[in-house]
Amino acid sequence: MTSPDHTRPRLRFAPSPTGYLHVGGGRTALFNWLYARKYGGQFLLRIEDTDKARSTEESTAAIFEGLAWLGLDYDEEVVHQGSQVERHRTDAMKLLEVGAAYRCFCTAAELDERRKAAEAAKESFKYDRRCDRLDPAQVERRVAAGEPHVIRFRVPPGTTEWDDLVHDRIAFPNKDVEDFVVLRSDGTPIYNMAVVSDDIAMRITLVMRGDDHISNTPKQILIYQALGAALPRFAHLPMIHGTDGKKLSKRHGATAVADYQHMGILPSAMVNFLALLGWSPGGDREVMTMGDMIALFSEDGLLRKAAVFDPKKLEWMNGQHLSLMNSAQLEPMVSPALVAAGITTDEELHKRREWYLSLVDLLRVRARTIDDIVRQARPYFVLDIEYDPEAVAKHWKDGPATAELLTATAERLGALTEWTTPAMEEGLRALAEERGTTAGKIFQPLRIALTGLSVSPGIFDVLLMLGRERSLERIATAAGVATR
RNA sequence: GGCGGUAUCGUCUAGGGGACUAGGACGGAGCCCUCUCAAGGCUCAAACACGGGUUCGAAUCCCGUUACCGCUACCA
Repeated sequence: MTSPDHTRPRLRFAPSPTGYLHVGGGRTALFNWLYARKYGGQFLLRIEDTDKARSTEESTAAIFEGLAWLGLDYDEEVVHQGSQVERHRTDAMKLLEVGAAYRCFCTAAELDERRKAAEAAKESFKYDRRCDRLDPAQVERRVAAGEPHVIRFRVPPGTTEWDDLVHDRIAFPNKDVEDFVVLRSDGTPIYNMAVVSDDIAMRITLVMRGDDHISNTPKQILIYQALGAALPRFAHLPMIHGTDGKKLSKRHGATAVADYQHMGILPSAMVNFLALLGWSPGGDREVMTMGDMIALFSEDGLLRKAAVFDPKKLEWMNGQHLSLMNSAQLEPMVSPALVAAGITTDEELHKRREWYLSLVDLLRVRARTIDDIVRQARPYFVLDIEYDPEAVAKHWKDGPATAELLTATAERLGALTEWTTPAMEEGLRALAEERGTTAGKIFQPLRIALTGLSVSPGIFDVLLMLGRERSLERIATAAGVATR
């Protein structure tokens, strides 16, 4: 047996295309990717589509899209497990040849019955190996007669153990591992057979996957050994749970990577957040770029405990990444969202690019998601704004007084020779003083007049972004609305 | 039931025998800044599951208990 070369690790992500790319899957893919990138190895992708009934083209596409969005590129061609069944079968037959497996004629129905009986008697069921005691000549006759049968692995006595990268040593007494099926009666391979056959063929040196696969590992190691193949190393990552401590599932809401994409989460934030679920760089490091993570990634930081997925922290993380990026970097993600929301068009954004980019810079500071930016951007694009009832109730209490104030504000602004922050600030603060009030008492009603909202960037930035003409127009309109 | 895994604030975690009065972050409460909201700064509340060992000394090592999770198919 040769020892695999661990200096140039080869890892793979092997999802089954039966839905979308789950955040747990994304996390597992990310760790495999990080490890490969960190150590100069390869990250491969294998689609486990042997279950024809459940696998779909759409799911496969969704996995590709999800990985692409996260920025996880893979090396070499994608392997589709479904097209490897010939080799799976050959390897299963090899197991038979070397005496590591035997033919079993027990039918699924019989097995089911015995299982139920055992359960009723409160006994644990394990295949009793009765077919392994069959007379060889008889087996040959039944095979020749075309009697359907499966191939079962004959688990030898002893203990199967390995040094897991995250759990250290894990050991299973072989007596607790039943003689598992490797090839179905229709000649198709069972999961564990297909996985090992493929991992050997793909020369995988590190199998990194969720710890729900721990109990599959002894079976797989047994197959490697019977096949005389070099063992890869194994790393079993902790599960991701929902806020209620249960395994993350649909009832927890958004569980697909794509869901977060559509919520306006940045890929860099998603990846950063996912990386912290099951791994820690040590110390206080939290906000990291992909480059940081590659540099910092280490198997020593792999954690054992299941982590709860906290959407609140994801949002915060997204805000951090939002402020890390400049408007030019954000633009490719914000623009489609603005257009999709029907607020503007690509042409307009292109025409007023300078203006648009500074608007994004203003907005991103107080946004946690791309969607937040879109929501806040509306008043700067559309012609007619809507007035937030709550804002109106609070700051436009007295209609006539508000109208009078707005008109006075507009007059003062309109009289300005230049439309700049210092000029506007001087004028408005002077107005406040003359009227014996505070600047805030003028700014808030004005803010609503300009944006319809009680929340916005600084009032002078808003005035600047809107421009003189549009600003004065809005104030005039608002004065009319306020009296009603 | 059997087998396997896990156990530090509500959550993500730092911690790898003395540096622990257990640190950081999210979330929560409050204050500052301030034209609003964010951002930022500061403060507060909040945890070593339990019981035995080992040791001069244990959040850290060992054993047990408990709880939780996973697997237990001719699914993957």
